[in-house]
Amino acid sequence: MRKKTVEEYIETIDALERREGRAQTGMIAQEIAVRPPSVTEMLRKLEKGGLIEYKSYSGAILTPTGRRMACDLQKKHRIVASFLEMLGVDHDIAEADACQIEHHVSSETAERLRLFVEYLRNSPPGRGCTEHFERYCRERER
Amino acid sequence: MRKKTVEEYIETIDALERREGRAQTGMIAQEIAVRPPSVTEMLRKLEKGGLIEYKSYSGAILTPTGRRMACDLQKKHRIVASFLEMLGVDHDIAEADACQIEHHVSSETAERLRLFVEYLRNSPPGRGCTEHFERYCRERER
DNA sequence: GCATCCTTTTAGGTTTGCCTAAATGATCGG
DNA sequence: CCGATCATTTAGGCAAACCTAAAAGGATGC
Repeated sequence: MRKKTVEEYIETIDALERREGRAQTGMIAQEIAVRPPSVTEMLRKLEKGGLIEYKSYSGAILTPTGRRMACDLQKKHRIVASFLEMLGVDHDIAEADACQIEHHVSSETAERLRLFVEYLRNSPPGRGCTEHFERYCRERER
Repeated sequence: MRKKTVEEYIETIDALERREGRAQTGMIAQEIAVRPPSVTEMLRKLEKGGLIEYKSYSGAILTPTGRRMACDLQKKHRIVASFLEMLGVDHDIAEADACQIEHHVSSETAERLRLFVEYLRNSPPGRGCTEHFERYCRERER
């Protein structure tokens, strides 16, 4: 598989902290399909970058900075995934795409998209842009 | 800067072929801000992958496969960039984001987004979703 | 308290894309 | 045709993220 980025490690640690209460080397390794030694190495790097606290043999804990990064990514993920699903993209594909795109969308764009999703959600049922769009798609198919 | 991907090389070669008539090592190097030896190396790799034709000292020529990849990327780029601009994202940011996202959007999603952009463009002036959205944004700001 | 077992780290190696410096190929004026 | 010049390639290295195998740390049962 592809090389894992700092952001992927941070997301994984965040997920594990929430789900399991802590993020240990082996758990992280399993989660991102990498061997434990690679995780150890990366954890040191993340610590130097101020994203986690790390001591040998005691797992990783996100710092406030790290946590902020994780939240930001999760937020972007949700925005992108929601939008794609509203557009009619298949759930699994929307999720997979969002996993990638969350790492490449600027905050400005994400905020704008968030507003757009909110707007779509708030439009009255049967009158909203998504309904019109679906109709448009169906008609176009003839 | 970040490491250049196969796709970035292919896009650059395509652009140079169109703009300058050919894509030589030095031109490619300049374009993607990398030294010529790195380009030589990558060109060999691209050739092995069947994306370009390459002989020492004679530049690169996209194969049909390579050209298809370039077109696909360009199409995705345009779709994403148009959409973001329609959403009100600043032009430069939309472009920059599209440059990244084009490499991570699935064809399914891109096609769906293309339809959506088409739908937005075809909605009657003053009645379209984008106008409603803009109004929504303005109102929300109070 | 210690032996065992499991997890983690250390040590050493691979791959990939990039680099610089040096060598080679191509082209062009005379 | 020959040499100068410029572009390209070769040679040799570096860094990052990964790997395997072996060593070391920590926890648990007796």
